[in-house]
Amino acid sequence: MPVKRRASRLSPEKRTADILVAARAVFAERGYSDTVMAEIAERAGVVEGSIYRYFRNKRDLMFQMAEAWFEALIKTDEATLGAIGGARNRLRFIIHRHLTAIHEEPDLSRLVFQHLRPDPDYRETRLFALNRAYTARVVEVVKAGVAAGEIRGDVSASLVRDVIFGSIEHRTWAFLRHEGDFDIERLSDQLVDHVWAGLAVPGVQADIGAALARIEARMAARD
Amino acid sequence: MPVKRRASRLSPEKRTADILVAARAVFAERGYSDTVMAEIAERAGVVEGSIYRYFRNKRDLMFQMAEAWFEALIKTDEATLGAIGGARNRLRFIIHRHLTAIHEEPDLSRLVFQHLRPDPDYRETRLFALNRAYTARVVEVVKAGVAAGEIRGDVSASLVRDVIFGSIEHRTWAFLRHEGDFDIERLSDQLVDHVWAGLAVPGVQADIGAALARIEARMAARD
Amino acid sequence: MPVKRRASRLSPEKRTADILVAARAVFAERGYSDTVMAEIAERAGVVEGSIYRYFRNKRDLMFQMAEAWFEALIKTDEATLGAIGGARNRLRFIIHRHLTAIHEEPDLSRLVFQHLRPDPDYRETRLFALNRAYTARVVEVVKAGVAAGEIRGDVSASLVRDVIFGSIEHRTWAFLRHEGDFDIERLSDQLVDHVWAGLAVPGVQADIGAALARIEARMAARD
Amino acid sequence: MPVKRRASRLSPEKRTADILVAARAVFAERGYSDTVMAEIAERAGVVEGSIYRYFRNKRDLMFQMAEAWFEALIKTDEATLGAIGGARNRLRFIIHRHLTAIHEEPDLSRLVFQHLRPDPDYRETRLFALNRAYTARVVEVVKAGVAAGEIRGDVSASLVRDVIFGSIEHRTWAFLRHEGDFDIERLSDQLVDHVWAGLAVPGVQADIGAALARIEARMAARD
DNA sequence: AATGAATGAGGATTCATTCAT
DNA sequence: TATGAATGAATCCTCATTCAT
Repeated sequence: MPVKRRASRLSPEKRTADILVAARAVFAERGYSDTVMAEIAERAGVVEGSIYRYFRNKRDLMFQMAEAWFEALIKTDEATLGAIGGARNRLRFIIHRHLTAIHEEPDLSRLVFQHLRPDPDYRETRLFALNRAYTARVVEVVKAGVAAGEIRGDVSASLVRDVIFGSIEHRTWAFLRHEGDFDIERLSDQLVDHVWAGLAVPGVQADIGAALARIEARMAARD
Repeated sequence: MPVKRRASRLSPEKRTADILVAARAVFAERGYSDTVMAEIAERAGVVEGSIYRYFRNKRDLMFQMAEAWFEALIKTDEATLGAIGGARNRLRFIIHRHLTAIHEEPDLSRLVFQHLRPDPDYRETRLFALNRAYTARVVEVVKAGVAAGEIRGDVSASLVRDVIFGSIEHRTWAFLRHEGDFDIERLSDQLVDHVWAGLAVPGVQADIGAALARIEARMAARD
Repeated sequence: MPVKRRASRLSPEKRTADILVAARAVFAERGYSDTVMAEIAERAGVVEGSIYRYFRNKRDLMFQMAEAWFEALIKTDEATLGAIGGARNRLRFIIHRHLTAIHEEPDLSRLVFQHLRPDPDYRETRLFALNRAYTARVVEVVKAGVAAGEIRGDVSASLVRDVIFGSIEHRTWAFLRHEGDFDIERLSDQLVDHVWAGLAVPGVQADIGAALARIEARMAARD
Repeated sequence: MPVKRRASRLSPEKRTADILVAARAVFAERGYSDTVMAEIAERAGVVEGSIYRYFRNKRDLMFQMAEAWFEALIKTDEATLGAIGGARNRLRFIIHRHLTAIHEEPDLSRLVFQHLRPDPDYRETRLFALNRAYTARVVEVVKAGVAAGEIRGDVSASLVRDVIFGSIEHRTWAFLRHEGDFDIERLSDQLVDHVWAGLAVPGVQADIGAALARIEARMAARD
């Protein structure tokens, strides 16, 4: 008579967490297509069927895994960012933080870029919301900088956001393909220098520039 | 009794081209994973097996298709770019060209971003070489601009390249997911403005000049 | 509207056995290359995919099937062989047993000779181990016969093994190709007669022979 | 305008020979199933279609190749065998010759054992006829030996044939799987000793005669 | 006689997901 | 709630052979 091994009954939370941990490891190692549910189950110490009690399907599991990762990533940032003064410093912190995340988890980062973000329903996911909050910090910093007179008033904050995150991604693709490495500090400096050059109020000319900007704004409003 | 139709013997060039055209359509419609070789074959008017005379496998077909597309994309640019004077105008042309390509072929663009570029062997492909040449034009323009005194000497040309292409990608991801649209002209202007702000030799003249140019453009638009 | 029939959940043992039975029939009928997994699945009353839960692949299935067959073949022999006295009788039993097996399962026999034994990894398989034990019985009998003074002492037991099994195979190839038949009893007698002629102690001349053998050994030692 | 390369028009004999040479190499390297007609064509310097002008199909090509090999193998033997006196010496020559062939062309040998001989139509092939003649020499030698009083009269010549070739095959299977090696001389001696033991006319004369013959051979070797 | 493009059937294997126990 | 056997569709790729040029 075969011995029935009944898995110890864990709390759903613990079970979910175990699966997420296993999923994270496997997805990172293999990418989406080459990840097999059976391997996740094995590593999590459950059977395949059990995964489907907690996650709708493979895609859902990947999303929840990425969300959990991302959430942990963001958690500590708020406090830190609050403690930093000056738009430039704050931008550098955000850039540095993002570069660090990519550097530490290149495979998960690539997974997000390659399989999560292009998903047709990405916009409906929690990951999208999380990421939106994540990148919105740039927008907030820029707007605060404008208000504080540190940054030119005619700057599009959302464009700055796209410039920052887009540049970083483009710059790090080779690394994400496991080709070479990059220097977080150096790249942070380069990027913030470059971005700031396009943002900073150019000194005494600021007045003339501001006046012209106002004229332009009025004309735009008439269109 | 089915009629045995033996396909007319075409030149390899013609046959290859037919397959590439079919492949382009199907890959664009379905993406990589959901593309079935049988459908490509059918649309190309050949049997599945025939595709494998010309292309090693599905992945190879996708790469060659993308290369053909990209090559055609670039071909006309050289002459045009040569006819444009001034670093700013040239950058705008490159940005505008890239935005246009994405706008016209969003599905192929996404395919490249999602499946070609992340490929571990991407660096060994011809597509990589083509893309390198494509993006290198920014580097050249920046260097020439520096030499001509239009652009600050302490600018990293390769960073400018990554800023431009990265920003565009980040900005257009929603569109690539078929969410909304973007205005090529407006985005070109925004981007070139922003980038140029970080490149231009500082000075009151430059800023005022740019602002006046914009005002003039607006007024012209009203007429 | 087709009825969705979900196969009853059987014990792995039963399911494995079912598949092995089906595989044995199909492999015997069609040979290796012409055997289609789909047919095995159908006869076993499962879906193709289910086979792969129990067997790594087609080759593995063939090996396990052959092993199961061979194991059953051997099982009853030990007791019988133990009950037979005299080297000659024991050799006849082994020969007779082998001829019977070939006669009863010519197709499986050919499968083993043609596809299992030539396999580069044959030596690592369980079938090899089983077969080794199977043929080793000749070696044991010969050695026991030598010890008992029934068989000449200068006989290579492993050579006798190869002579017996090799002769049988060579003799039965036509039958395995479905050409004609052979008489188990007659062939057993012929073979055992012939083999025994080469093994038996030739009586009184043994002394002279032994003396000459010693001379030769001495001379050989000098070379 | 593409250059039309028309293969130099060779004589059919030369063309056939080229293909056979190429086929021999490829079949030996890859075995039957893994041999691709395209590779044979390439090595022979022809296109695939041309092979089918000279050979009905892949199987036919393999058979003709094996026949050509075998024919060349046998050619020189007749004269040599005719020059050897004594049944024992003649048997040793045949055994030695067969072992040498296997040793020199293990892959072709395995091909014959694995794919040619088990063929249902083997009996209708020329290879069968050639092989029959090849092995029939043992029968002839045995019969002549009986007539000359060297060999017992109650021996089945065809059984001796099967014993010899079967033993050799069984003994060399490991080598054919590329496991280890064997010593042609030693194995020849062992086999002929063993076989002869079962054939020789019993009696003190025979044993003494044989022993003396061996002693003489050894002594001759020292000179 | 040579070419080599085209054929086209063939078939093993994978794996996310379901559901009876 | 957990199990894990069963599903079964899905598909890429191979390659001997043919035949129009």
